[in-house]
Formats: sequence, C-alpha cells, structure tokens
Amino acid sequence: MPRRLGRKFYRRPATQLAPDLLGKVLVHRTAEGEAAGRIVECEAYRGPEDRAAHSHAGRRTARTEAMYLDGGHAYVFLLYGMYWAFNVVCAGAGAPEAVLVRAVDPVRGEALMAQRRGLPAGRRELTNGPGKLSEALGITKAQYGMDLCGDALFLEDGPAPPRIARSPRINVDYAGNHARRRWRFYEPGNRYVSVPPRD
DNA sequence: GAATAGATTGTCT
DNA sequence: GACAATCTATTCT
Repeated sequence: MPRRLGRKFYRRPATQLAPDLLGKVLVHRTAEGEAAGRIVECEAYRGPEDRAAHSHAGRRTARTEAMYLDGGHAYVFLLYGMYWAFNVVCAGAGAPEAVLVRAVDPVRGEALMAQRRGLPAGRRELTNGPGKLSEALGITKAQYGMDLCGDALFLEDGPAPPRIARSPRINVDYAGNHARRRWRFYEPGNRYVSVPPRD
C-alpha cells in the first residue's frame, strides 16, 4: 500500500513543495467511488509578495481564507465563472502559499472520471487542465478548506518523474515581474501536461 | 495543428 | 460593472 502523505510534507514554501508534488497521487473518495491521478503539472503561488497570487499584499477575504490554513488543506476557487481549480495549501498556518494542480494522469477510477467529464476513457482531455481535473475528480466548492490529512481527499506517495522541467506560469501575464518567474513545474513528455514543453 | 470567440458567475473596485 | 490561475466548439490552414 502506498504511503499517505502527512502534515509535515506540506509545511514548506510553495516553490519547494511544487516540484515534489510531481508524481504524487491525488485521491478523492466519494459516494460514487474513488478517483485518483498522478500529478504531472503544477504551479507555485507564493504569499503576499507574489503579484499573481490571490493572497497578494496579504489580501484575506472569504475567498482566500483557506490559503491561510496550515499546510495540507485544500484551496478551491471558481475560475471564469464556471470551472473549479484545486490547490494544495502549503507552508504553515497564516502563510498564504499554495500550489495549483494543473494536470494529473489517471491511475484509478478512470471510468468514473470519464463519466463525470462526459467523455470516453483514455482521452487526454479527461484531466489535462485545472478545470478538467477538478471535474474528473469531483472537486467543487464542497471541498473548500478540506483537510488533506483526512480520509476523503488526500495525497499518496508515488513514483517520482524521471525528469522535472520548469517554465513560467500560465495565464498570469497581468502579474508584472512575477509573470516571468519560472514557478510552473511539469513532467516533460507526459501526455497529460496541459501545454506542451516550450521554454 | 493553430487561432478565435463565446460561455458564465463570484468577487472586488 | 469589470474581470478572472479556463474550456469547448468552430473555423480556418
């Protein structure tokens, strides 16, 4: 049985945790069954000094509150009015850092994912983007602030990728200098990575 | 394969 | 009232 990751794993800065999340398996158990996928792409969002982060300048509102939780919680937010994005909150309580999971590679429950997405199994489009993987795994606002050290939503240890690549983050051009920081990490060559390697 | 437009709503100015 | 850490269908080549 793979090891379930504990609190300590998450209590690190986002830029340090993000590359380590690659290869780990995100598991969501619901009444419908279990769905799980290996993380192959993610992005680090740092605290107050990161212009691209929702917690920029220490902003603390009902929406961003979960970013201030202790490491190992879920930060879920609505994107473009219709998609949910899942983040792993990291660092310690009061430090608003998180890692956005951008793509996973299905390992268990692919049939359930396909059903939720309304697509045939085996398609890249099942989980190759933040909104897509959230839908496939059944993640919505109901999982907002959920403890990742619980029994419903958690991470398992998994095989580390052979190689890790990094690039600037996606769609944060508004963030000035910080838009250029290479805080996106991915497994090169994996077919579920949302934007093919360039950089 | 690449480029484009349209969908749709919570949150903040 | 503007805009967002996006996705899909459509229209090209």
